[in-house]
Amino acid sequence: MKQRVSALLRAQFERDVVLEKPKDRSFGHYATPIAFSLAKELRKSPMAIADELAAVFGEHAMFSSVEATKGYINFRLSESFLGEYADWALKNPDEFGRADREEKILLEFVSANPTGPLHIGHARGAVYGDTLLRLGRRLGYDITAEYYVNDAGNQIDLLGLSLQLEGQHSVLNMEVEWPEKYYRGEYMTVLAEEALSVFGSDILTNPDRQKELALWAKDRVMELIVSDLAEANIHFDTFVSEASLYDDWERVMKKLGEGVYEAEGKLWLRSSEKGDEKDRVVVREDGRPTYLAGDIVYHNRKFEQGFDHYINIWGADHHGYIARVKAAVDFLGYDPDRLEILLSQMVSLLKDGEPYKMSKRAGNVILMSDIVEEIGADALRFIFASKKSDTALEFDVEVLKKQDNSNPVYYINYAHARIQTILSKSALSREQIMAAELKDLSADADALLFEALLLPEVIEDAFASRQVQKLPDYLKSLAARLHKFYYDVRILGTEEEAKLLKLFMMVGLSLRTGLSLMGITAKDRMTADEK
RNA sequence: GCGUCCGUAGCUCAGCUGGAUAGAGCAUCGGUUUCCGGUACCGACGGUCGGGGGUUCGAAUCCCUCCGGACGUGCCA
Repeated sequence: MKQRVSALLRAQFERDVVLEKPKDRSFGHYATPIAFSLAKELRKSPMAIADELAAVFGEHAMFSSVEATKGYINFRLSESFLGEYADWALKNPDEFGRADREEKILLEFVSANPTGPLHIGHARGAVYGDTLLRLGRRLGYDITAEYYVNDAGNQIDLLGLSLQLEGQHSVLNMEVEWPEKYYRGEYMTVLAEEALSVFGSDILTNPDRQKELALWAKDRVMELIVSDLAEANIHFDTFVSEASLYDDWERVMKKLGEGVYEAEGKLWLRSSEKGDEKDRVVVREDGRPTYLAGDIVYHNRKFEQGFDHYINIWGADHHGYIARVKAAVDFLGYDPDRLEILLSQMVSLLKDGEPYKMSKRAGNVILMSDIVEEIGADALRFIFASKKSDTALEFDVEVLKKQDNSNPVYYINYAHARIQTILSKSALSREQIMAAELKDLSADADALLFEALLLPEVIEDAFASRQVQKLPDYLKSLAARLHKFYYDVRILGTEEEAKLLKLFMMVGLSLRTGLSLMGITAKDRMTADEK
């Protein structure tokens, strides 16, 4: 809708026009303050300009009125326009909010190390990425979801060592000396027992078999991670192994050309020339490549696959890494602007209003699977998608367990369930309802219809700005409008029954579609909490 | 020190391509239909938009500066 109006104004004024939704809906559906910016060049008062411009649109079919008020031009869409749009959406629910973008995008997210199950911090990036993925696909983008598996380096060695020690300690009841850093947690005990039954006790005690154990363990951990993600309705198309990339290093290094140089017996990336603070080591004195080398090969691989655009979602603690990766992409001969790096900020947890500190050392890590078990995947997804990804998030586990207004998932589901219930209680058939015309609506009904039809522009906006929280915000406000309308207006048994039920079907469609884009299935009925 | 992000109601946060009276949920207090599910709705209370300066017809929004906070500043990943 907004695009239609916007395009019309652009054609009329031959310039881009700021179009906004008035805070006070009694003004109309859309408004523009363009008269203020024209005032100076035309040397007339904004009011006079607005009056003249509004008159131009007086008879347009899309609008029922176009009025100038205090310098603003307010547009009210006609009922026939809104009604026809809703009619089309209800008949083509899968097309509603869809677009036909053709860009191919590679979206990399989560990419947590395969050394342990996902914790609450990973969950945020996972939800953010998956929501962006769903929004983008709805808009027609061809998006591949990729997980980069860091299955090389010290951490894998440490995984093997930790698992042997864990096995010796808790499975074989041996005395062990714990190093300063090692992986621990319930999953390690489980893995140690499993390793014992698969390989026998030698694998837990023989230092020469640490590597073998580590390689087996990281595959098992990846299975854990994949299942954690699946529980939250998140699925990846491709997994790329870091270890498998180093074979390609020689070739990619040559491709970097002048981008690398040798000094002090090491190989350096000339990243300071491309905006990084300093040059970075890519191969150490002993010939072992650094993590950055792996990332360079990985990004070269991405670009050689010929996507139009690349999006990486990283934890905010990696932001210092952006400049060097972009520098490498540049040296490889690709446009670094095609690589977009989004940061997902830290999550802090409250329990009963008190900060809950999570530390690996103390072994009280909050796992993603714990939260899913406690509050459900829907609530987890909703709350993590509800906040701008680039600001720190604080949330209270207890609040999410409540089933009232303070829990937005219940609030929205309840709105959807109310719609389904009233539809099933009505004596009217679906055909009778669809045959009704959405006209002569009250101001509140008109506002509700307009709000329901906003979903497509919310999807566009949320994806384009990478601010997925705009979708849950919209769903909350649509649900609120529905609840209020439901409370105020009697529907069943009135002369307006068919018309209002059609309006409700439209609201239901938007709620359902919006929730599905968040990986949440709308509920048709609410069930009381089991005690 | 430098870099990135952030500072809006008691709490958690929207709003930030500059535009009409700064919004919501929670919390607190009060209220609601001969009712289609009260898991809802309405109202009250509550704000120097961190401080100061600047640009503008107009600033929570843009610029400068100061204060406060988070994160980063490995040849770990």
